This record gives sequence, C-alpha cells and structure tokens, in this order.
Amino acid sequence: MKDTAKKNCSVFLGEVADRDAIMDPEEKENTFFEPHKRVLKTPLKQPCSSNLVLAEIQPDSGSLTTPTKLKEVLLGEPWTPTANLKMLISAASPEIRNREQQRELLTVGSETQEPKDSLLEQLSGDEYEKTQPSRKDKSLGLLCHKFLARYPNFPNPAVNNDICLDEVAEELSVERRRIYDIVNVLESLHMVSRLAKNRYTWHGRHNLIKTFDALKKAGEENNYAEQILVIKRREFDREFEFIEDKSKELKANPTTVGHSDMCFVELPGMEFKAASVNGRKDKSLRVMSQKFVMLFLVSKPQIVSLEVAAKILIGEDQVEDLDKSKFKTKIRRLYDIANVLSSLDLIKKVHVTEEKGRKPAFKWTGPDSSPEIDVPDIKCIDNTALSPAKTEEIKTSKEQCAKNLFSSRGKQSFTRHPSLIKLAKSIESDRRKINSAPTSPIKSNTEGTDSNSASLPSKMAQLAAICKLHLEEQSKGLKKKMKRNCKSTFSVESKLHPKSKSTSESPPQPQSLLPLINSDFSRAMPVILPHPHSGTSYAIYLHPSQAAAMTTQSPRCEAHCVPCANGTGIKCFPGPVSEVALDNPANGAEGANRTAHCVTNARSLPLTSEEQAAEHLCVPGNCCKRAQTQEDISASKRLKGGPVTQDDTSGTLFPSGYLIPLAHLASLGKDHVFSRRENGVVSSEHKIPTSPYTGLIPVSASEFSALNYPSLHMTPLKLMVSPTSLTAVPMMSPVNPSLGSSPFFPSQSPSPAILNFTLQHLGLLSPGGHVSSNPVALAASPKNSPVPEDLSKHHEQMFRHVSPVPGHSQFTGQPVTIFALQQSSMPLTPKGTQPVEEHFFRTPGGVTTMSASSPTDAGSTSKSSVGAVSIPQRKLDVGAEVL
DNA sequence: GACTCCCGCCACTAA
DNA sequence: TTAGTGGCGGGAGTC
Repeated sequence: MKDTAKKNCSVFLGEVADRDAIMDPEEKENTFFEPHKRVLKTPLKQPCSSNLVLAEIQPDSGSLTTPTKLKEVLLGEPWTPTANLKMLISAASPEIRNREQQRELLTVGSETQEPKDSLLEQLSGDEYEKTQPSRKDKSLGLLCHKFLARYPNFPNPAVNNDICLDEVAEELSVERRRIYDIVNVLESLHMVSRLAKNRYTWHGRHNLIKTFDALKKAGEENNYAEQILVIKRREFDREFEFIEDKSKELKANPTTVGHSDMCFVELPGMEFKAASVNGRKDKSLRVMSQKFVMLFLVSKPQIVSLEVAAKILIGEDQVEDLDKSKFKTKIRRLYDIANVLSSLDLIKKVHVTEEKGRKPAFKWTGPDSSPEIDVPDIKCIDNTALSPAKTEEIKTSKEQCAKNLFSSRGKQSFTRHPSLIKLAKSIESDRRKINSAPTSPIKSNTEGTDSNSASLPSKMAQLAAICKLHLEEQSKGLKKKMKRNCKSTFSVESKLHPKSKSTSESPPQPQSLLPLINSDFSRAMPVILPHPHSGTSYAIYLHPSQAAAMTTQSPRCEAHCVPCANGTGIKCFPGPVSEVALDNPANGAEGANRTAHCVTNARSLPLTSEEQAAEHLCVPGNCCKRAQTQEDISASKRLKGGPVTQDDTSGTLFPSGYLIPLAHLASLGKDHVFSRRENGVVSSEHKIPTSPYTGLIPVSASEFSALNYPSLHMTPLKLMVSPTSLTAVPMMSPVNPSLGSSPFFPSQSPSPAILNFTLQHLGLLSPGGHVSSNPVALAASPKNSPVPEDLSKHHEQMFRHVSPVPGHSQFTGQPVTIFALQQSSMPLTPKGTQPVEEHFFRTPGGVTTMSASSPTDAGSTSKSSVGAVSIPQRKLDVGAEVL
C-alpha cells in the first residue's frame, strides 16, 4: 500500500458548499469572499484509511463522502472516462461541485466511512488498484484547477485573502508539498504572496498584467530575445567554425546570454517574503516560472519548446552540468510549472513534430503584457534580500535584477562553452520545429488578450476563406486573365516595381496593405536558376543588394543573370543560396542558422560541375528542407502581426523566397502570378511555405506580393484569412485543372467535418449543410454570399497586420534563403507530376509539423498546415447553403 | 521507448 | 528542536 493511502482526507463543510452552491459562477467570480474563511471550519486532519484515496482526487465531487457513489465508482466504473469527466467538470466548475457537495452532504452520515472500508476490504489488490485514480486525475494541473476554483480571479484587495496552505491541502486532499508547487508558481506571477509560514495572501489576477509587463520589460531590457537569437545562431555552428568570432562578438555584446543569477522579479507591494528561499541556493520554482513566462513574452512566436525552455531557463546557470539526469530533473520542474501555467490558461501545450519525433512545446495563450502599463517599481530579490529603499533604488534594483537574470558579465565564457553551443543548437532546432507548421493553428493571438477564443475562429476563418476565395476566384473568370498575363519572369519582375503598369492599373489600395510593393520589393529581381537534374530553371526574387553580395561571395556562381527591371542592372544569382542566407540579418539567427547547415554540407564536399549547379539550388534533402522551415517561421510570424513582421521583412532584406520552376512560372503566371493587373488588386498576402505546387519554393513575403494569385483577390470576400491559408488557394483553383488533379495538391485535406464545422461556424454553411473536400465542386459554386462589412474590416486589419514592414536585424549578412516544401504535404505518388518537381522537392526528412495537443487543434493542424488550408483532389461538395 | 509527472525523501532554514 | 520549504530524482503511468 502506498503512502498515499495514509493520506488524510477531509470533508467539505456544508457551510462552504451552501455558499458556493447558491452563488452564480459569475457572481462568484466577481464577488469577493474571504478565501481563508472558507476553510476556517474545515475539520482537522483525520486519519483516512487507504480506501479513501479516491477522496484525494475527488474531494469536490462529493464522492468521497457518498457511500453509494463511492460504491459505483469502486466497483462499477473505476475512473472511467465518464467518471473522469465528471471529476474534471466538478473541479472546473465550483458551482457544480458545490451543488453536489451540498446535496451529498445532506445524505452523508457519519457512517460513511464504514461502507467504504467494507467495500474496499472485499477488493483484491488488482481491484483496488483499479479503484485508484489515474495519474491524470491527480495531475498538478488538475489540482491547480481545484485550487484556483477556490478563489475569485479578482478578489477584493481590501479584505483578508489569506490562504492557509495546510487547510488548502486538507481540503484538496493532497500533500502540502503539492500545494507548494502551485503556490510557488502563482507567487512568481504575483497571484499570491507569502504572508508568513504556511500562510499566503491571494491576489488573484489583479497583478497579472503588470507582472507580465514587468517580466517582459525585464527580458526586453536585457535583450533577452536577442540573446536567444545569438544562442540560436550558434546552434548552427556545428563545426564550431566561427567559435572564435562568436566569442569575440559575445565579449563585445553586453547582451550575450550568460549566467543567470537567481533573481525574482517583484512588483511594488508584493515583495517576496519566502522564508527559506532567500537563504537557500535558489533554484526556486518561482524564478524558473518567471523565466519561463519571460521566454513566451519576448519570443516571437510565443511558443517555446519544453526542451529549449529547460535549457535556457533552468540550465543556463550551469549548462556545463547539464548532464542527462540533471536535465531530466530540470524538465520535471518545468512540467510542474507548465501544468500550473496551463491551469491558469496562460500557456497551452502543443507538440512539435519532425523526423526525430514529437517534442513538447508550449504556446502562450495568456494576455500579452501591456506596454502602456508602467511598472516602475519592479524589483528583484536574490540571495541577498533587498531593502525596501527609495524608488530610485528600486528601479536600480529592477534593472539589476533584469541584468542578473540575463547578464553575462563575469561569465562570458559561459557562452563559449561547448555545452552552450549544444544548447543553442537545440534552441534553434526547436524553434525551427515550432515554426515548421506555417499554417498551424497554433498561431499566437496578437489582437486580443483572449487568444484562446481567437485561435479557433482564426483557424476556421482560414478554412472558410479558402472556400470563399476559391469561389471568388471562380467568379473572376481567371482563364481570361491568364491569357493576358505576362509569360516570363521578366514580366514578373516588372510587376515588382511599385510604378509598374499593373500596379498603376490596380485600384487604389490602402497603403498599409501594400508595404512590400512600395518598399524594397520594388527592387526585387528575379534570378533564374537552373536545376541540375531536371533541367528546369527556377526563378528566385532577390534584393539587388543580395544578388550583388551573393555574386561577390560565391566565386562559383554560375547562376543565370537576369536583367533588373527597375534598371538597376543585371544581377546574378550567386552560388549557394544557403550560404548567402547564412548571415542574413533579416532571417535572423533562424534563417541564417538554418541555411548554415546547408552551407556546411556544401563546403564539406568537393563539388562536381553538377554539384555546383545543384548547390545553387540548395536542393532537396538538406538545404531546402532546412530552409523551408525558415519560411515557416516567416509565415508564422506574419500571422502574428506587425512587430513580428519586422523581423521577417527587413527593409533591405528578403528573408525568404520561393524558387519557382520556370515551367510553373509560365503556367502559374497565366493562372495566378500575373493576375494582379487583371484583378486590380494587389494582395500583400503571403505564401504558405508548404506550397502545394511541387517545385515551387517558398520565397519571401515580399516576393509573393509580386506573385499575387488572382485567387488572393480578397476584396469582395471580406474575410479574414491568414496568409498561409491564402497561399493554399491556388491549389484548389479550378483555373488550372491540371493542378487540381495534379500531385501539387497535398494528400492531406482538412477533415470534412472540420470544414463543415468551420463553415457553419462562420455562417457560411447552415448547420445542416455539408461540405466534402472537393475543390471541383467548390469551384462550381460561383455564387458568393454577401459578406458582412465587419469582415471586410477584419480583412484589412489582417492584411495590415501581416504585411511585412521594414525591420531591423542585429545580424549582418545576406538575406536570401531558399526553402523547400514540406514533402509530407505532397503525394508520394503524384499523378502527372513533373519529374523535375518531384525531384526538386523531395526531402527525406518527412514532415515537420506542429500540432496542438488538444483535440481542437488536432484536426486542423496535424499533417502540417497544408492540411488546414488545402483542399484536396477529392470532390468538394459545397452546396448552395454555403453561399 | 520516450514522454509525463506523481510522489515523497530529505536537506535546508526559520521560528 | 520542530516545522515549514522546496530541491530533487526514482519510477510508474501514458502515449
């Protein structure tokens, strides 16, 4: 019998249950009541026989005191899914829980114990084991839910909100040790503060935004994000080629990632009063929790893999000691933190999948810290308690705290340690994984504080918008347009110019929607690249400076030169594109590092003439595969909006790009690429990295602006569609039937159920409507339904939001990165596939996806983003209800 | 087999 | 000395 059997059980008092039961959830939520008083009459610990273990995990459901119910559970359905669900509901809903309590307390007598005992005595060992709750039922997250359910989110600060840990532990029937885990994390968020031994004060979420702001500021002021990038950049120095340079750089860079003294960021009036922590070597869960949150707040996207978080947040002080066992320990702690944060709805567990397997990650779903909030008095404590001195000192303390958190001073050598290099590699690797699902629904919410509520509609909007766009495309009669479109890459280039005819013919568009057109994109030039194996040439759009730089950097440059339409001259596509991208500032460490891998490979091998040519293309298997993820990052970032796009689209850089087989370009040009002139609409929408067009290599968002697909003509649709979704539109375009039946279409498709639900949710489909995945039928439904005006606004906002804007980068280097497509989205046995395309895009690595762990996300995110935005070959039966 | 994370030992510190 | 804290890692449950 485990020690858990010795645990004490407790019984909820009727008084508490009565009050909660009669209180509306909302009322309860906003009405203050003294938490500590709720437990004042909690009975003292009573020896609880082992047969009451169930009470520990179901203290609130009332089953612990209900003989009948216990019997059912024990004998009939020991923690069946239904039972679990009941328990979860009970835990999540104080009202339900307390009603049950109230009801059951009326019927439960003092003899309750005996039946349970007798029942359990009759159980065999196995049977008893079956009666034990599963681990999930005892998870820290669930416990935290229970804990949080006890207190209002926004308590009245004028009233006593003390929490007695012992009493809470009793009521929740858990060890106090577990309560500490929760409280420590809550304390890091200033949701509670320690009063004295065994007593805390509940603050609820009053200080949450301030805390986030403080943490974010602390991270930003210390260039935490940049440090992460620096680390990530190092990740790709696999051969430690640049270790010396990096060391010098790090010495000169005060923001270098370095040792992190344990420090706790405080808010004014919420000084840390932990009894033992100050004197203890603090590897406190609080500090870890704060750092963990900081990572989300400063990261773009706000997704952090568990591994990276563990290494950065926990192990950065002793990376050298990050042996396996220690790392595992760190991971355990991070799980503890993550569980609590998840219970607070601040993060959400997701998974990053690539060829190596599935990796856990967490997505920030909490509110972004408000930059308007001034948190002047943030301070921190470390092992030497800070005296509550002057404000100035406090500010200094704050600064010092932040510096302590991230400072490298005195331990700059830390960053040069090989273990950190490994760490950096892991960081970038995880980031790459995280961002490898361009249309993953795990899109950060940038427009509101309630990301949870926003994420799902966004996903739905993507799917629905695809259908809408498709219909729109159909109605536009694109076949006409393709005849009038330019037929060469030079024409494409001409469209890049903001004053090009096509642009001038286009109706006035909000400037905000065309950030790429009037910026550096106008100077973009197509460079024709030969494919060594297929003979098919590819076009890539490069910034002139990039092309020039590449020309000089690559002595082996054999790329085709293409005249620049804007008269800047002829530019040559350089040698290894990936090499050029290695130090791409716009790409940041991600892109640079990503491509570095390719470069390394290229360098390590003697080049034959064919290999040299292949090198230019960064062909399959390594470079493109890596590079593709960069595109994913770009797409992912664009989804996040303005600030993010700054990183993506530097004013002087083209962070990524599509390599477009000329053969496709010609056809695409007819169908899509040159349609802007016809449509009169210029979309700043971006491509999806996992373009279904085999052979189509992702190009930067900027380039994509020039490659507007007519289907991207969003104006009449007035739908808020994610860029990545739009990218997929062409693949369901009926204009080019060959595409519709070609392998360009991804094998995956969104579940019809999801599609139906999405359309219904958006009002595009009646509840009884049904949509199957058939682009043909969809295309055959040309009728468009009127779209609410507000959707148009959303549309504009979205466009503005995702439009890249000139950004900056701390890195120097070349901006171009060539990306490959996700092969997972490609049918392995495509029909009518052009050999060149198949060859070009086949990557051995498989899929890189990010899927949400929640069932909600699973349907739309698995199998990469393409699945969420693409409509497969199967018939898409969109009835009139849709429109 | 990897991932999760519950569980409780036990060291440390304050009262 | 006792009780409060919480770091830590074994190991079991889950996927």
